[in-house]
Amino acid sequence: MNPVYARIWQTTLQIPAGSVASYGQIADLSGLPGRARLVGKAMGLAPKTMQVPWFRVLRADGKIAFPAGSELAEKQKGQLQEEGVVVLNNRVKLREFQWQPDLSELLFKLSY
DNA sequence: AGGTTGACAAGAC
DNA sequence: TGTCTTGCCAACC
Repeated sequence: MNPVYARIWQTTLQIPAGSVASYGQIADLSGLPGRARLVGKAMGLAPKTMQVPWFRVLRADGKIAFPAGSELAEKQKGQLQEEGVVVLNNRVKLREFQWQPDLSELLFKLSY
């Protein structure tokens, strides 16, 4: 598969349960600044066997990317709530739940 | 080669 | 805050 997608998936895999990240944040942490939209694409293409926590990735304002009430939005909300993330009006308070990785540790984990 | 599309982001009000 | 506009950039026509 496309190595760029593989890198995005690996970065997403580092988001701990109970935390969320934005598409742009994952792009940056993957060494792909300015490519938030590509991250969205990669989430959709992630092989299920890889267990990529796509549901922990939200828009920069904390909103779920899918239309409120849609099947995917509801599914994402459910998965987030299962791990304690509060979702109100299709949105999560980033101030409270956004992942703030230790960069050196992240670099180490992504290096193998 | 040029136009369109998107699981986006940031700024203006 | 919610809505709108503009900027972005790879992937597809």
